[in-house]
Formats: sequence, C-alpha cells, structure tokens
Amino acid sequence: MISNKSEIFPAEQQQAAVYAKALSHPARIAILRYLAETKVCITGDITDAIPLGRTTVLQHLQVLKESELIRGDIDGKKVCYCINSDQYDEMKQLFNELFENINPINNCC
Amino acid sequence: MISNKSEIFPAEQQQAAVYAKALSHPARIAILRYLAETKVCITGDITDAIPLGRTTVLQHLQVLKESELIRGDIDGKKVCYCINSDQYDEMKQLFNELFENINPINNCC
DNA sequence: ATTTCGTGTCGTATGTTTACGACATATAGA
DNA sequence: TCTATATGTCGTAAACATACGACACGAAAT
Repeated sequence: MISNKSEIFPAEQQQAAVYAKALSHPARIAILRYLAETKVCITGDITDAIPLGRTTVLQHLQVLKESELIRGDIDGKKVCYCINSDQYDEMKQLFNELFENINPINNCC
Repeated sequence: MISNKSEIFPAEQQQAAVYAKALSHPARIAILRYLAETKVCITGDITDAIPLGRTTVLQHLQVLKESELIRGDIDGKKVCYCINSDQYDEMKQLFNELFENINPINNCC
C-alpha cells in the first residue's frame, strides 16, 4: 500500500501535522505558555514550572525545537529558550487556513 | 516525579493536546478535509481517497472518533462518517484561545 | 585548580502509534 | 439461500513517544 495510490500527502497537510504533533502533549503546551509568559527568555529551569523530570522536559524542548516553534540560544552556562515567533505565526496561519478549508455542514445522514 | 510538583496540567491544556493529537497525522487531516468536501456524508470508502490500507484508515477514523471530531452512523450496509461540527467548533475556539494566550515577544536573549 | 551548577547525552523500560493482513460478521441483492 | 460488498475486529511487527536515572561536559565561582 502506501505508494500505489495517490502517493503521499500534500506538503501543507504534512506541515500542519508536524505543528499539531508539537502541540499534542500538555507539557509542550505548558512550555509554550510558560515561554510566552516569562517575557525574559528563561533558561532550562523551565523544569521547575513543569511537573516532570528534567530529562523529560528537555526531551519535550527537543521536540518543540524540531518543529522550530522554539529556539535555544546558549548564553554562557545557561541556555535561553524562547518561542520562534516567525514560525509560530506561520503555524497560526496554517491552522487558520486549515480551519477555513474544513467547514463542516451538519447534514450527517 | 510527575506528582510531587504542581500535579498535572490544566484541563484546557489537556483538551487542546487531545485535539492536537487528533490532527497530528496527515492522513487524519486528509480525512477531515475529505469529509468536509464531500458534502454528502460518505461511507468508509474514504479509503479510496487516502493512500493507505483500509485497516489503517479505519484506525485513523477510530482516533478521530475518540477525539469526537467525527461521528460514524450506521446506515444499513454502509457507515456514514461525518465531522461533528459542535466539537469541531469547540476545537477551533480552544485553539484560538490558546493562540491568543501564547503571544511571543521576539526578545530572545 | 577544584567544585558546583546548568546543560546535554545515553541507555532503557514501558507504552502508544502506525501500518497491514487475515479473519469475522452482517446487510442487501441475485 | 448463497454471494458479494461493506464493515469491523484481532493479531502483530516495527517504529516512535514518554518518562527517567546515570553519566559527561563545560562555564563560573570559590
């Protein structure tokens, strides 16, 4: 299967899925909110704000980094995580487009 | 860990994560788009519209059903899948709130 | 120079997701 | 009734996610 039909999925859907995946864990949403709230770009003691172990938080940060929704700039001993607003805006726009394109009519059967 | 800190995550974040997870695979986005486009509530030969095996598509439909974004009503031999617009609107609103709450300032370090 | 603190990496256990084939059931039509 | 079609369930393999402890590294402070 998987390749004898219409190939794979449109890039726009793939990208939307990537962003959705980034948001698909409460910890990651919490991290984004935390980064948005703490105006000062705060180090990895995000851990203290999130009810999870340090390694796990780091892992979630990694996932967010992969989706490019956040950046982590080294600053001496500490690391400065923050939301990548360009990418973040792109995500918002993508979702808005998606939501516009998917307009259900409640005529189910 | 996981319970000696601030307990778990707020319900609103949990629910956002549930919806995000539902959207976190291109096939599921494709299914939603397909259901929105084919105004008539069409049976499970959604399979023909999606480049995946029947069982896999069914599985994705199950996931979407669990998030309550879609419904599947039996109609004789066929089954009528369609978007649950109430839930869908709720999701849109939740995401909008989330996006409003997360307002990044580009002052990274 | 040594210690400490903040980071990150590795390994690992457990669970979930994704993908699919094979089997089961049930409705509608020949 | 028998058959075809549409659906759903089961089992399973491979990959990925989640959670965390233990270790390593490097900058800063002592």
